[in-house]
Amino acid sequence: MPTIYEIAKLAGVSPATVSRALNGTGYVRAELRERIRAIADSMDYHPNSLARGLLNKRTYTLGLVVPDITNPFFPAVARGVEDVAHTNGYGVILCNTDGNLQKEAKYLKMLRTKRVDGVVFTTSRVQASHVQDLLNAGVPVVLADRRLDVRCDSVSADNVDGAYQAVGHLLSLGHTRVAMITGPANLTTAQERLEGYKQALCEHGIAFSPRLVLEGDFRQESGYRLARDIVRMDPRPTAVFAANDLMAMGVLMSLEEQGIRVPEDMALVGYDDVVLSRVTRPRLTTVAQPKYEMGAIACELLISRISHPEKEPEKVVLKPRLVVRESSVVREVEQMSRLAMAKKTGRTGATGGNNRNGQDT
Amino acid sequence: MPTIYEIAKLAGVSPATVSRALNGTGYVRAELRERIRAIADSMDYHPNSLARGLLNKRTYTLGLVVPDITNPFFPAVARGVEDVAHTNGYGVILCNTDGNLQKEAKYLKMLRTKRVDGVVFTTSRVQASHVQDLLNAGVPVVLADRRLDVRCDSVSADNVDGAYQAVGHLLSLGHTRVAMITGPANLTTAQERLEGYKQALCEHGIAFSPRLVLEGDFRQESGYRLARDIVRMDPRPTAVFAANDLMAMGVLMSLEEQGIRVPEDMALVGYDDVVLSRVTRPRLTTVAQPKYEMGAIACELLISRISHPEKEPEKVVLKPRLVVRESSVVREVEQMSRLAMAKKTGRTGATGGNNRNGQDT
DNA sequence: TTGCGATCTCATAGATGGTCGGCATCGTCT
DNA sequence: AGACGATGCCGACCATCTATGAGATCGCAA
Repeated sequence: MPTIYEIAKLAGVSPATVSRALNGTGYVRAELRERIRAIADSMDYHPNSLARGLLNKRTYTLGLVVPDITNPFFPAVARGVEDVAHTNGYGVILCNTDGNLQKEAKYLKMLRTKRVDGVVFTTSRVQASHVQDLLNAGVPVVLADRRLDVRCDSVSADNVDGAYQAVGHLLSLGHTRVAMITGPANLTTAQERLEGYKQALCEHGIAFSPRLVLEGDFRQESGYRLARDIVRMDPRPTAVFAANDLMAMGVLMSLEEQGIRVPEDMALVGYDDVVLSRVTRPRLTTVAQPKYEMGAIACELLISRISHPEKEPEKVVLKPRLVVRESSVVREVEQMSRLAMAKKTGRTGATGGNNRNGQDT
Repeated sequence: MPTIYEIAKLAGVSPATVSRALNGTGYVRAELRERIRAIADSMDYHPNSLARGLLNKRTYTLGLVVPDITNPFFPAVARGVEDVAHTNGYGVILCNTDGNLQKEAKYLKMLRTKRVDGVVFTTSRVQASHVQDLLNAGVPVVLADRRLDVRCDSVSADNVDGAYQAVGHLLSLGHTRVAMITGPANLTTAQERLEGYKQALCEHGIAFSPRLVLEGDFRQESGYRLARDIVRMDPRPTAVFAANDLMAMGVLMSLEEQGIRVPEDMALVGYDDVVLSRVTRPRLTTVAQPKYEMGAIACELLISRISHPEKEPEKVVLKPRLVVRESSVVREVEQMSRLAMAKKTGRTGATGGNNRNGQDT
C-alpha cells in the first residue's frame, strides 16, 4: 500500500503537495497535478481513510441495525439505506441483533469504536436508552419503521391508515363481521393496526366487538392456530384481517384444510406485502409498505443530519398502500380465470391468472 | 469522545499506562488498572479504531459484496457471514453491485480506502480481474457460491451433484422424458447443473437429447415462456427440471393456465429452495443449497486467511440436498390430502396439507 | 544485613498516513 | 517598488500503540 510520501518522493515534491494535488484543494500547477495523479494511479494508490478520518473526524461509514436481515421485510429497507449511502460516498456496516438487547449493545459499542458518522435503526424493537446513549454521545440516529419517545429523526409508515384501508376495503365489500388477528400487544405497530381496524369499523357504523380480536405473535403458526377459533365463532365472521402476511398465510392454510373457501366463504387480508403473498393461492390481498423508500429516506435524513446536527428532528410518515388481490374479492378471481382461458397465445399473464380450479369459484 | 489523554490526566498517569491498563498488555499495577478502567467507564470511553488501525494495520472490518441483498438467495448468506464476523470481532460492510462492473469497481475502491481486512464475494458474476487486483494488493478474498480461476479460497455448492439428485429423483419415479430449462450458458452454475442432468440420464441408461434442453435466463418469465414449448413437444415430456426456482415458478403458472396438472401430467423440480417454493401450490420439489453455511464458512476461511496469508487456498464444496415436495410426487400429494382430512384436531400440519382440491388429484 | 540481578511499574518518544494553516519564494502586473 | 497571486514546503495535529529505558521493588544468596 503506497502512501503519499512515496508518491511525493517519486514526483520530487512534498507530501502536502501530493495531498493537495489528489484532492484538488489549494494551489497546484495543473501540469504537476496531472503528473502526480498519473504516478498515484501507476502505484495503485488508495488514500487511507483511517488517517483521513482521524484528522477530520469523519469516517464516511454508517451503521445499519436490523433484527435479522433474513426476515423478508428488511432486505428491501437495507437496500434503500445502502443505495443512498453509496451515492453519497458512505459505506454501511450491517448489524443483526435478533432483537437481543445484549447483542444490540455489543454492536453499538463496535459502531462507536469504529466512529461511524451515524446509525439507522430499522427495527420494531429498540432499546430507547441505547438510542439515547448514542445521541448523548453525539452520534446521529434515525429510526425507521418505528417511532420512539426520543428526540431524533424517524421514518415510519402509517399503520393506522394501512389497517384502516384494509378493513375499509372488506367493509365496503359488504362484510359486517370482520375478525382481526393482531400482533404482540406491546409493539406499537400492532397497536396502531388494531386502531385502524377500530376506526374503519366506527366509520362504517359497525360496533367494535373485542371478541372478534385475537392476539397472534406475527408468526405463521399463530395465524394457523387462531384461524380455527375464528371458524368456530358463532356467528362466523365472513372476513379476517391479519396484522401481517405471515399470520395471514397461516390462516390460509388452516382454512384450506377445513375446506373453507377463500374468498367465497371467508375473505382474507394481510399486511406487509412480502413476496410470498404474490404466489399463494389465492394470492393475498395485503397492505404494502414502502420498504425501500423507508430505508432510502432514513438514510437521507441521517446524512443531512450529519452535516446539520442542530436542526429540528423530522418525523416522516409514509402512506401504506392497499394491494387488492384474490383473497378478498370474488369478482377478481373470476376475471383472472377468464383471462387465463382467453390467453393461450399471449404471454401478458406471466404473473397473471392462476386459477386452474374453475369449479371452486 | 474522550481519549486516553483525558483519562490519563484524570488518573494522574501517562497515556501509555492507560493504553496498557485498558488493553491488559504490559505491566500495570492491578489496583491502578482498576482505577483507570473505572475512570474510562465513567467517561464513556470508546477506543478509536481509526488510530488503532492506523498503527497496527488491522481494521477488523470486512467487505461483503453481493449482487443484490433483495434477491432471496443472499440474505441467508449475508447472515452467515455476519454472524461469524461478529463473533470474531469484525464488522461487515455491505455492498450491492447489481452485477454491474462499474459499481463493483467503485465499491472495491471504497473497501480499499477503508482498508478492510478482507472481502467475501457472494455472487455468481464477478470480474476475475477485480479479484486478482485485490489479491495483488494483499487483500484476502474468499469467493462464495462461485469458483473462479484465481488463486484464492472459495466455498461453493456442488451444482453437478444437486442437478444429478434432482433428475435422478425424477428418473427413479419412472419418468423417461425429462425436459430441462437451463440458465444462461455463460454461468458456471448453469453449466454444472446441465452437466448433472446429463450424468443422471447417463446413469439411468437414457440417451441425452439436446432437443429436451431449453435455455432460460434464471428469471420467472423465461420459465413461463419455455413451458409452452415443452408442452408442444411430441412426444410430450412427463417431467421438467428447471435450473432455478424462479423459472420453475414460471413453468408452474404456465402449466396451470394450460390446464396441465402438476405433478400428475407433468412433474416439476426446481433449484435453490427459495422461501417461495414452500408456498406455491403444489409446493415445489427443489434442491436446497446450504446458504447460511456458505456464508459462515466463507467468513471463517477469510478470517483464518487474514492471520495466515501464506497458507494454501482452500476450495470447500458443500453438498446440496434434494427437498421432495408435491410438484414431483403424486403419492405425497394424496398423502397430504389424507393428512389434512384426518387432522381437524391437531396442528401438526401447520406447514402440511394444502390440498383442498381433491378432484384435481 | 547487604548487595545484586530479576522483575515490576510507568513515562517518554517516536511512528502510523493524511490534512491544513502558515509561511517563504518567485514571477508578474501595476 | 510594491502588491498580489501562484506554488510548494514545513510543522503541527488527529488517537493510539510500542519500543526503550529509567527508576522502584523484591527475592535470595552471601
